[in-house]
Amino acid sequence: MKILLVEDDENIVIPIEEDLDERNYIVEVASDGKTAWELIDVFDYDLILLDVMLPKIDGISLCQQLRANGCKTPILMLTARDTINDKIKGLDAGADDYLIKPFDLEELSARVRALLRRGDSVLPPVLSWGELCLNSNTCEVFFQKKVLNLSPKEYRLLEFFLRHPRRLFTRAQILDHLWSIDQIPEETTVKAHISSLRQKLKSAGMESELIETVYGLGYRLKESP
Amino acid sequence: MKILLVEDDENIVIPIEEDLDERNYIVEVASDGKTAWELIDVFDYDLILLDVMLPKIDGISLCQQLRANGCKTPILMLTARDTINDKIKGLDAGADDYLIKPFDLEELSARVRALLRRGDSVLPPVLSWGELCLNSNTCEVFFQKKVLNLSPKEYRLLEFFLRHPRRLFTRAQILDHLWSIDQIPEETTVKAHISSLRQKLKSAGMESELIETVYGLGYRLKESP
DNA sequence: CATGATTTTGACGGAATCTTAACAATTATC
DNA sequence: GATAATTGTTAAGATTCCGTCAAAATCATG
Repeated sequence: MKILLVEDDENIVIPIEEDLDERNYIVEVASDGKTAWELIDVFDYDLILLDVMLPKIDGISLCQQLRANGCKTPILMLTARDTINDKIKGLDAGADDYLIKPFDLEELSARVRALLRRGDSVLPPVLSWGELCLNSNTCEVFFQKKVLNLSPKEYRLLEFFLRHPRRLFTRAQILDHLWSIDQIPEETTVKAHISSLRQKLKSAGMESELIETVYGLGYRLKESP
Repeated sequence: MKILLVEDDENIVIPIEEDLDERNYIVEVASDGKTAWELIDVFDYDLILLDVMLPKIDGISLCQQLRANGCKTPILMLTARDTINDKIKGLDAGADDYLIKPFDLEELSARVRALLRRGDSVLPPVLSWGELCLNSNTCEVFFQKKVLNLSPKEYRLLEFFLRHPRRLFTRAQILDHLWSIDQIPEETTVKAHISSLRQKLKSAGMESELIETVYGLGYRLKESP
């Protein structure tokens, strides 16, 4: 799950970034509205955290422009003042929710989860496939009640496929969704992670193949058994 | 990404052409409505930039005619005056967006990107022809609920024809559309792929011919049975 | 700064696919 | 019908693709 944080104040960026990273989200930061616009134009985000006060383009205008251009990504507004005025403006501009600074990181993450759940393709916090079970709140994965010990990348990969059943993804798309732009590795990395994820599932006792390979096109989640 | 610019004023054509070229789009120019019509009829564009004031056929009429003929390519209207009248006429005629001259090249390119992106997501994910069914989200092809096992090139070929019903394509055009520019093979390759696609469809039980050969000209998708 | 875990990368072999060209079949034209 | 042009089929060699492995690079932690 990829989140764009649009915020210029370092003191706010750092803690949010750390917190969301720990919760296995991929966070990218844009420090002004123009950069944010360009990033959103090119990349897919699952959620946008948008400060109202920004250099170049303010949050309200950016939000309006995004919606006018057909962007449907959930937007959570961060606003400094609790004026009814700002709140109304934000929601009018097309934001899905708002949060007043200073806020608790727990509350932020709760709203993030809520918004992600509401999104179209996004599913409830517990995903399952056959006897496999992934809890995205606790970041735990079970197979037949035994916990699996997955690395962060393996976990993200698994969650990604479970959230998009049957959909085919090229390796490039997987890189776009699961790595942050400034550190996207070679495509062979995806091969390595898919391989190790498959091995861990197998050695946990899973017989059926979870991720199927479509030669020349990409990977997709198999029909659950 | 291929863009057709329909504009007769050299002073506008040159900068737009240069700018879009730098941004790695392929730009072709038609200086009147009649030429534009003929080009669109034969070639595929991902976007049409259409001036309202044109010799032979004006932009509004051209847009209307294109839409009446089932052309779904995104159209961005370029209009000299910001009269509500023109705007309404343009959008009524089926344009997707409009821009008032003189405009900033940055703004043009932003709208171009937005339209191209929208174009992608607007593509219907499930295409069908008789009992044949192609899902472009999962890259699966079914005939009478049985999965067909197609190679990447066969899949692309099939999708291409299904996306352009009744349009005739030469082998050279097919190569242009389905192969990347730096590794286009001989035309005989198309023959081979068409042949194997037909065979797979037939052995899956499809009686009727999907792709018909037009002697001396090329191939096209048959009317669905 | 040393240790261990994780991530990234490149190499390799085997499998699937693509390309090519020769030849067979079909169509148009005279 | 005969001929030339175009299209279809096939099989073999070339190429690309994928899974695995192990080594190198990076990161986290004490």
